[in-house]
Formats: sequence, C-alpha cells, structure tokens
Amino acid sequence: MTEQDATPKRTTFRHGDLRRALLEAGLDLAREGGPDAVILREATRRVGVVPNAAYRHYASREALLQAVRQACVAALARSIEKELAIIDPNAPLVARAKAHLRGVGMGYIKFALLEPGLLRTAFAIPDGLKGQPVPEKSGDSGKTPFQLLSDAIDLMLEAGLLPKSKRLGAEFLAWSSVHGLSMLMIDGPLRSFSPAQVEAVGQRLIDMVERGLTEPTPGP
Amino acid sequence: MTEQDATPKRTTFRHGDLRRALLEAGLDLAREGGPDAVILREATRRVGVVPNAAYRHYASREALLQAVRQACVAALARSIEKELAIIDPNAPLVARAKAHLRGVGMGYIKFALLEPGLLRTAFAIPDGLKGQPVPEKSGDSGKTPFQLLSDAIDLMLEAGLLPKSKRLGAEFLAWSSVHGLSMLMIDGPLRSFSPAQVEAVGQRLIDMVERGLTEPTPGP
DNA sequence: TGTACATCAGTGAACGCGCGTTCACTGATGTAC
DNA sequence: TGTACATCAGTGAACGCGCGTTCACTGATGTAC
Repeated sequence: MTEQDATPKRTTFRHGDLRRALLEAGLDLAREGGPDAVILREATRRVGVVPNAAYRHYASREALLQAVRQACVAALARSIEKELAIIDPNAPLVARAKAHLRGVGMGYIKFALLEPGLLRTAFAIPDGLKGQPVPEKSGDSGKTPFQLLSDAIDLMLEAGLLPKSKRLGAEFLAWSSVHGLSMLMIDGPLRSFSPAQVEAVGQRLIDMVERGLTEPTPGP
Repeated sequence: MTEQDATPKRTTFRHGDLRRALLEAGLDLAREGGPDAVILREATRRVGVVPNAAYRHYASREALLQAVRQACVAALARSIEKELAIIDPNAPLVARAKAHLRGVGMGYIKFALLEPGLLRTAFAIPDGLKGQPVPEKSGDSGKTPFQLLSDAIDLMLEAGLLPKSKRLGAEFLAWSSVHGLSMLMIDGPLRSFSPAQVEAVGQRLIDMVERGLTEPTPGP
C-alpha cells in the first residue's frame, strides 16, 4: 500500500526494491511511534519478507534507523520549503525577510503538528553518546533545515532587522524557540492543545523571536 | 553508595526502605540514560533484591517510572528555586522582575546541563498517548516549575514590562525557548557545545525572550 | 517477661515475549559462450 | 537461439538475551495474650 511508487525498476526481481521498501516501512514506524518504534523485525514483517533479509541492505538496525532519520530531516526541509514557496519574491526586503523567518518557523511547527513521530526521529542520535558529525539531508532545494534558517537570518541582517553584532549564532536562538514549542506540543504541556491553538501560539512565538532578535530602536 | 541517606528509619527490617531505595535507583538510571533506562529489573539489581520484590511497592514498571518522573520535576523546581534565591528582594521592581525571569530560565538550562537524563525523564509521558492530567511535583517552595515561571511573568506584568494584553499564555512562549535550547543541547546540534557556551547562548536567549515579550516602546 | 501467632516484605523459580543477529541454504536471475 | 553457470536476494531455522510479570513460598518481625 505505501510502496509501489518511486523508482519501481527491477519489478521482475524477487521483491523489487527491498532497500527502499524497508526504508518506507521504517518511516511508517517512525511516523507512528518515533525512533524507538523503528524495529527491524517489524519493518521486514510489513514488507512481507523474512527478518534477516534486511541485512542484505542495512548493516544493522541502527543503520536502518539512521537512514530513516535522514529521510525525516529531508521531510522537515520540504515542509519548510513549502512555506517559503508562497512568499512574494517581489515584496520589499524588510517584509520578505520577516516572511522568510516566519516561513521557516511555521514550516517547522506545522511539521511537528503533522508528523510528530518524524520530528522526534529526526533527532534520534546514533549509538555513541558523543557523535557530532552527523551528515544532514536536504530537501528539494538542496538545503538542510539549518541552512534554510540560516538564509532567513541572513536576510534579516540584510534588511537591517538584525544588528551585525548579533548575527553569530542567532540561528540557535530562533531554532530553540521553535523547536521548544514543537516539543512541548508533542511531549509536554501543550499536547492537549488543538492544532489551531498550537499554530496561534506559534505565530505569537515567532512575533516574539522577531522582536527579540531586533535591536531595540531608541525611538524616532 | 547512593542510598543510606534520607529517612533511614526501619533499619532493622528486611531491607529497610525498599520503596525509597528503588526510587533512588530509578533516579540513577534516569540520570544515566533517560526514561528508557528506567528498567525495573535493573533497579532491583542495584538495590540487591530479587526482581519481583519491586511489586510490593510499585504496581508496574510504569508506576515506578512515573514516581521517578515526579522526582525529576521536583528536582527541576529546586534548580530553579536555587537561582531565584540569590535575587535581592529589595531591588527595584523592574530589575527584580527581569531577574526572576532570568532565574527561571537559567535554572532550567543549568538543570538540563547538569542532569540531561533527569530533564528528559521529566517529560516521560504515561503509557496512553492522550493523558493530559498528569499531576506535577513541586520543589521546596511548594511550587511546580510552571508555577515558578508563571510567577515570574506575573512580576513582569506588574513591573510594566509585559502589556496586559499579552499576558495570557505568555508562559508557553518563554518556556518554549528555554526548553528548546535545553533539548538542542541534549539531543541536537548544540550537544557539542561546552557548558560555558551553552550558558552564554542561554543568556542571549533570555535577552531575546525578555525583549520579545515586552511591547516595543514607541520612543521617548 | 515469655510464648503463640498473624502479617507481609522479600525469595525462588518460572512464563512468554519480541528483539537483533548469525548460519548454512536455495533457487530465480542475468550473463558468457 | 540455446545451454551452463555464477551471482546474490531472499529463505528457514535457530541463538542468546533481557525484559516485565505471575505464582506459591518462607521466615523475620511486631503484637496479643
């Protein structure tokens, strides 16, 4: 049901494209229950194949999980890109910069709303506790979620909405806010909020970030 | 090694205070590996007791986890209270209000830094996906972390730093930012930052929140 | 102060479960001649 | 176009592991007389 699409070459072989099918099944599992739900045996079961068949394509359960994680990051990037796509490219710079920041934030929050399991999986860290060099996966624009955010903040700088002295690391401030809201919604006290309520809080949150990043104007 | 303290009455009985000892062991497990690491069998092993002995005191593994979770929330509250305790109560209202907000935020961030496993466990949601009425546990002041934050924001209002129209739900804006930073540090791209770096970003983040919550002044 | 007894905290043994992973295999596929 | 063969994707069976949980028990404790 969930496969069949996407490069169905080799239709005449044993299974077809087990690698992709397992990834797809792993994504479904992540969607339903987050990273812990990405069970190798369950993925093979769903695909209709014997458990050890997975080892032809993934070295271990962890390898499958990391492939799923990459796909989750890409999906997040796409959600952000979708919000950015509706921005009028001819709007004045200041408005465009604000719209970009808002687009990144709302793309993130909407993704958390629509796919909480995938967002949680996007943050599934590999086995070793200390593993900082994890390669990211980009969306259709070829950019990772972080790069999309970075670009938006560059635009804020360009538009004069962010003082140069505050540029360094500004990504983490905006990211923290939006990620925190997403997590509180998935796991925390906001989990009883309706999607509409979360979106409303999200808009206010982005207002706060935008105003907070901007240097306070000393008046006219 | 880790127990022995805290109400050692009934020293002459079988184990002493198994209930408390299991809770303590569960906390150690949470400290080391978050909520998933709170394994009932492992807790009994550490206490030196047979696995099923736990059932005298906790109905299930989930019950133990929830007890541990409560203790984590209380520890978080205490971390915040520690920051609030050093505020000069005679400082002018505006300064006191700002210091309160900063204290809550830094208490949260420092807790995440010192006890990442406990912070993650504090957000361990009970079995059923939908379970909003989870009782919280308070710190020494008798207040939950949320109440401490709420009080800080009330003070901001009182000091005129927050317009009345923006009071409702303002907790979630501040909480999102600080929680997000904590999570990015534990699980995300900030996990390679040193504690000092995280604290520095934390200070900037709280600056941003403070400025972002405040209505932009139209000038003198 | 001494004895009989009920309580109940902790024991011992065992379940069923599902997991990740390894091993030797098989049989359809694509290729070389 | 036809046959022989190597490849390698998926099979079948089995492992050891650690988990949560249940059962009937035992024996030190505190209490009633």
